[in-house]
Amino acid sequence: MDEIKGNELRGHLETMVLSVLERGEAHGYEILQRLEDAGCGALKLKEGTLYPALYRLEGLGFLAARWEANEESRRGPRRRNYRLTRKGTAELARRRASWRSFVTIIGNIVEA
Amino acid sequence: MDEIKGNELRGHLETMVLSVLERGEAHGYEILQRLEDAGCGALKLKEGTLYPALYRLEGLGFLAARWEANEESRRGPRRRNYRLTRKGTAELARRRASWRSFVTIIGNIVEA
DNA sequence: AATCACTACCCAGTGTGTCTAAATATATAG
DNA sequence: CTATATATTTAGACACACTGGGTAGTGATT
Repeated sequence: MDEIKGNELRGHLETMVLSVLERGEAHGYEILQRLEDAGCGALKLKEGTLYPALYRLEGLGFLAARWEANEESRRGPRRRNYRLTRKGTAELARRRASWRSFVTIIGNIVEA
Repeated sequence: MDEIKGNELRGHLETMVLSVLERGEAHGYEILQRLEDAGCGALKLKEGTLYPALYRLEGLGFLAARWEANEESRRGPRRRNYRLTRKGTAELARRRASWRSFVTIIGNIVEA
């Protein structure tokens, strides 16, 4: 199973991010790990790819973010937690539909 | 069924081209039409997108091209015919496998 | 003959989004 | 004190699809 390169990912990463946030809010680094875990070793995203995507999604109003409050149980670098907004949930539904249509159409061509 | 935008297509167009050429050689404009026909109205490629892809694939040795000889039955603008090379056929197999892995992995994430 | 529509190819410039690669910061283990 | 893991940030490079134009031959319409 070879690696999924950047070009193939284009236009789908945001949908993936929205999807993993559907199962609960998470901070950036955690999203990265959720994606990698789900990627069967084929997905090797770097921070420099994910964070700009998060900023875009936040800017579009699909995600809301807040700095995690200090907890005594955990001292470490501050984290920024992201969650789906209502708008983001609706967008996810649209992008899922778009993903399916993409797979169907391109698949029809590629799977001759 | 909304349109498939450019970013989603990235990294897949070449696979699509190799695929349509599997059913027989064709010139650029015809490839464009085959893709559009198979696209259920969602694929609107322009020449400026396809031709550079053809040049890339030719440069990589996956396609061979020749100017179509003048035929008495058809007089019109010259056509450049493309066909899969042996190398191109092997590459198509690889890219198909890659496409399937892509759909599986991204699909797993997106289809929650 | 002039214009239009269709076929067919070519190309320069633009833009988006992922990649590379590095910097910053805190906590724990050796 | 250094290394490792966590966690965020950003600058710069680059690939590739897009926009929107251009050339040219042919047949049909005006």
